[in-house]
Amino acid sequence: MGQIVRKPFKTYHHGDLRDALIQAALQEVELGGPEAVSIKALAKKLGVSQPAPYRHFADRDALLEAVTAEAFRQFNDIMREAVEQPSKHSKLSRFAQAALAFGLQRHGIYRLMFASRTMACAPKGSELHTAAMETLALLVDAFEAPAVGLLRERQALMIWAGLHGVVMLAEQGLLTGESAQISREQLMDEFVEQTKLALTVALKAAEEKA
Amino acid sequence: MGQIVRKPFKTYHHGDLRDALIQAALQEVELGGPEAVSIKALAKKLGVSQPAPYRHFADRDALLEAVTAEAFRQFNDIMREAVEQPSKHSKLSRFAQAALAFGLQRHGIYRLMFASRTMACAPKGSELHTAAMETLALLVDAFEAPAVGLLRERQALMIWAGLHGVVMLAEQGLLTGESAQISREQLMDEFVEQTKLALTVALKAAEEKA
DNA sequence: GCCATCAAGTTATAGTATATTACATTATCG
DNA sequence: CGATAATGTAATATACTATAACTTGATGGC
Repeated sequence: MGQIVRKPFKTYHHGDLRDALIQAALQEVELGGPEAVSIKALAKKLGVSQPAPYRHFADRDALLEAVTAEAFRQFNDIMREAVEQPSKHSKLSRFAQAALAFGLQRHGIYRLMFASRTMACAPKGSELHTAAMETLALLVDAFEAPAVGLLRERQALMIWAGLHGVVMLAEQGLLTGESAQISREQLMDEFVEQTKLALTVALKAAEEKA
Repeated sequence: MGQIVRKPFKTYHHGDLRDALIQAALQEVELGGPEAVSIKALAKKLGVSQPAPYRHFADRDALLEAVTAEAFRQFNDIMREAVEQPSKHSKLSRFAQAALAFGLQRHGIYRLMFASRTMACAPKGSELHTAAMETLALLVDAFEAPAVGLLRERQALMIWAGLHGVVMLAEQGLLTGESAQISREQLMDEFVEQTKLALTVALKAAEEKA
């Protein structure tokens, strides 16, 4: 498994080293986070010489960039699916739970996408930043509330932040209160509910003013 | 500046290398995050040989652990001060704003404390984990609401997570909605307000049941 | 069909980091 | 005041990134 289609007998050219590198790196990130990616180790794993990867990526950062792009593709697909799949829960709740699950189970990749230098360095119009904004757009869409534009976006940012905080703090072992009996999923759901509530209240206030 | 009290003429012994390392590392972390700490570079900066630091710290991680402990000491002091200082804003809001400011201005250090392998590896009873739980306790205390124990703690965890999410996403450039006109500070404050509101509602519901 | 060219490999090597080992120096205390 | 522990040094092993110079083989123009 893994390793891609590849001629059975060793040929001078690998055939699809670029993609193989991305896939292998993705695997490493999943296990050990962005730091775990080593060009040298990947080359060895794929049976090529150490400098070979540099034919396809300028440096380690460039590889991580490509890996991040692939990660976002997968993540956004999963989120889209989660939102669309029918369920008794609200779209917003489904989005939040799916993202939470991804963030906890595939935490290495989550970190690459939302807490890495790779992303921090991605400028505003870049592929990566755009991919992240696409995720955010999905979240905004998941709000099943009257189209209130700015107000809705603002609440979406709150969910966005809260979600991220829950994932990261949980993984750091910092989400355990004294009496600690609330699960991450519960916390996330209450979070969603309280944000919806705030939106409702804000809407009512806006109406009364009008 | 920097460099610690040190005998003017080079002596064989540095005098206070351990502390000097922590301070210098803290400075590096502030500028470039945890990754920016290099034992070699620190040794050079402090004018000692490369292996000298290993007399005081088993490895790089051990140094970072000590640096993190120092960072928490500073951070918790700042939070305590923020909560106690009189102001027209609520304690909770003051806590949130002070933490947000710290997280943005001294982001390298913030990351060390809340988004590093160092912390992720700190076991539950460790000095570091305890320090973080002390921060959380300060946050719980900042809730100026009827003592409702569990419910209050739960809401505190929400603020805790939201705060973290705002800081981290902001630094990653991922907190800019389409129309993007809300500042981090505003977002954080609304966040605090909506959490308070949720607590009030939950309290009323609990009362009615009784 | 052949050969020029170029993409994609190779070996060799420089540079930088962590960390260990064996040795040197100084501080301290019985 | 001398033994010993604490704290420094020099030398070195190992691992990783990255570059340079060379080799292989696939491909397209003629």
